Amino acid sequence: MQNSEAMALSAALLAAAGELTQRIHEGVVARGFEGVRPAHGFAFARLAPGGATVTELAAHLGVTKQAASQLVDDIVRRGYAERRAHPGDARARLVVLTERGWACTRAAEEAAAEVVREWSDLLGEGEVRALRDRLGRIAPYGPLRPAW
Amino acid sequence: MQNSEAMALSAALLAAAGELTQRIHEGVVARGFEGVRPAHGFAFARLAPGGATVTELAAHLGVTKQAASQLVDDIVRRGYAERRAHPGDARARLVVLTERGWACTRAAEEAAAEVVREWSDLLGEGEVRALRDRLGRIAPYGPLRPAW
DNA sequence: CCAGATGGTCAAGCAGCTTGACTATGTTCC
DNA sequence: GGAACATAGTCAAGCTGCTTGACCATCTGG
Repeated sequence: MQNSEAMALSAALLAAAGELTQRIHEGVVARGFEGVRPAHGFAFARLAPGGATVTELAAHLGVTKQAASQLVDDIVRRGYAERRAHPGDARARLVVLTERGWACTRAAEEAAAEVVREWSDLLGEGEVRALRDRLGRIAPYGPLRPAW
Repeated sequence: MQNSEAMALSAALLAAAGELTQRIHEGVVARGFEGVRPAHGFAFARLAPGGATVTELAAHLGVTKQAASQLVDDIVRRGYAERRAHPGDARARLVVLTERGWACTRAAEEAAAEVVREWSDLLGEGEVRALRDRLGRIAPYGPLRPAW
């Protein structure tokens, strides 16, 4: 594979990732959830199972815990999450999604599914599944960070 | 395709894009080009053929022309590009890569090829080519913006 | 040749992140 | 039990990359 081939793949990958992110964001806004940024989605994903501490969230997002704390301030202020006492550690606080936070998460899933459905129409469902499997093998532990 | 499947694909896509970007950046730094950010790479790609104006660059990157102008200030200060008089428009300035800018571009291509070679080892060259084609069909005009 | 469009820059402000310092609570080891 | 250190979280200050707004120089169309 020549260098220019590699750049073509890189461009295609970045373009697809950028478009997906943008369209999920638009879909979430269209469903009435304003003031959320794409980064919030990754926080929600980490909080969803059973909540998380600020430090866990920071590690998940790859930012400092101060940045994660600010992000939590933000989503708490907007009503998507709340801070509770941590059951086993009086220093920590457990951040959990509110019902509105869950609704927003579902909206993001719907928006993502909508985009992926378009891709399935273009490529066929099997191809899209193959795409997911290959991407998963390529970067099983890729960073949850901005693409640049 | 269920919503959770769509999220799995999204996560895989973002992870792959993030990892690729990060590793190209690391490769460029390892080749001795410091102070460059991933965003610079997309500027270089637009400047490479025969230069571009600040306004063209801004459109390419999807930012304001002020932001593009600052980015040009930056790469000029670091010796990667220079501003020349525009041949047919005295208002405009043509931004062109210097030899150092070309060297940095080649370094990025090498770094990208290195990563893609790893992927070829994992999936096979044909699979990687198929990946590129499918991504290209999915988002032929995707934004050159941060993934979030 | 003049009115408006366009290329570029200067200036100010903002959002999201960083580093550094600090308090409160947990943990380890004697 | 207690001293020493580690960890969770926050406050504060600062930086960077972007934005909006204003402006001048130059091009373009009637």
